[in-house]
Amino acid sequence: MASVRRFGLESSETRASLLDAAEQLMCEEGYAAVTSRRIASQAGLKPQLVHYYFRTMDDLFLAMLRRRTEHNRERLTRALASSKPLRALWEMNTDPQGTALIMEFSALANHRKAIRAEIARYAGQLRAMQAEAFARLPADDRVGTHAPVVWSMLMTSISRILVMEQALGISGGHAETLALVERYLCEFESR
Amino acid sequence: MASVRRFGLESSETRASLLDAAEQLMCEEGYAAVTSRRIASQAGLKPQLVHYYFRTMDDLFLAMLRRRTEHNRERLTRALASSKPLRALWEMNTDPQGTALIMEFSALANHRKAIRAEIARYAGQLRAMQAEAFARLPADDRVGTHAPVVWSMLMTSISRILVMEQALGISGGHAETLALVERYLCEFESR
DNA sequence: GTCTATACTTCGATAGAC
DNA sequence: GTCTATCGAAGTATAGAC
Repeated sequence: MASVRRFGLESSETRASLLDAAEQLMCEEGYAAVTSRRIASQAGLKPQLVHYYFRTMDDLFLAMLRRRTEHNRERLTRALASSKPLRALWEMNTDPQGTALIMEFSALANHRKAIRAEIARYAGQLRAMQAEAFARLPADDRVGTHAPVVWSMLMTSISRILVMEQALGISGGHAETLALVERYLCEFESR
Repeated sequence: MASVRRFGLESSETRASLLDAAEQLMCEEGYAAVTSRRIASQAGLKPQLVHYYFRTMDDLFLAMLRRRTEHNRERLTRALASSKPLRALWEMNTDPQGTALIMEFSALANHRKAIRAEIARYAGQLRAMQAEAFARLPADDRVGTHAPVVWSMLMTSISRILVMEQALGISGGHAETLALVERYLCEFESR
């Protein structure tokens, strides 16, 4: 016999507030803190509602990831359309909350296959979009030293590690590295 | 009344095998899989032994981290003393297992303060040692473009993200970035 | 759409026998 | 040094009343 269990709609505000609570928990305490009980408590609701809106915890994590991805894609599109796309890109990449979430999802992906696939898809798209931004720069001697996708990879690597280390209380070499990035940003987008 | 609970010695082989099991679990399934029951099962022992050798799970995680740190410090010292320190450094930094562990510990540090402090201490030492390696290079035009600690930061960032993305099934831009690193390694340590 | 009630599992941790 | 036995807490998930 098929299950008669019911589920809530994607448009529900309660559903959105559960996702908000889950995101905050993940950000502040890591993915292990994202449990049905804690999400509900954070949102001021009953734990069972989590299972009403999301069949399993895997479904919940996927919904979180998809919502964030969509949000970030739009933000990236706006950044790339701005007058200083590289600067906007850098600021987006150094957002502490966004980075924390990506790191948590990456760790989560180690033992949740569905998450892994979704992250890979998302990261691939982001890298391509970022590379586009570098490809559109006027090709002077400096930009031309590396392929656009390499610049994208460099920016992602540096920003991720900087933010991640900052959260851990590590700061050695940060000021010098930030100065380097600043120099390149100015060179590439001198107005 | 004081507790009469007893604890095992650091020199025990059983203790070491528990740490081995914990490390493997953390590597393959993430920190959330590192529970007393799963560690014991992995090591073919009883869960209670975990609590006999480690008072709390925090103590266990700290012991894991300290053992790894010690091991890595020795490995780094050997690498820096070799004929091609930068190449050895790069190979050490791109070790998938080592990187996976660092990432898991970093995620774990989000909600375990003791881990956070220990990681920060360790990372600071590593960065300083690595910077030393760059500082000892003959100061030609290329090396001199950045401070030693910046080179260290760059190498760490690129290697971490490369390995991490590889584990997630992301590969865009990797070949090109690896080629770039290879070029620099050759220039800095010709033949 | 939200609640109560509940089944089942796994967790960390401790006491005490052998 | 390792075992059996056991606690209370927390986890996921489901059924059914309101």
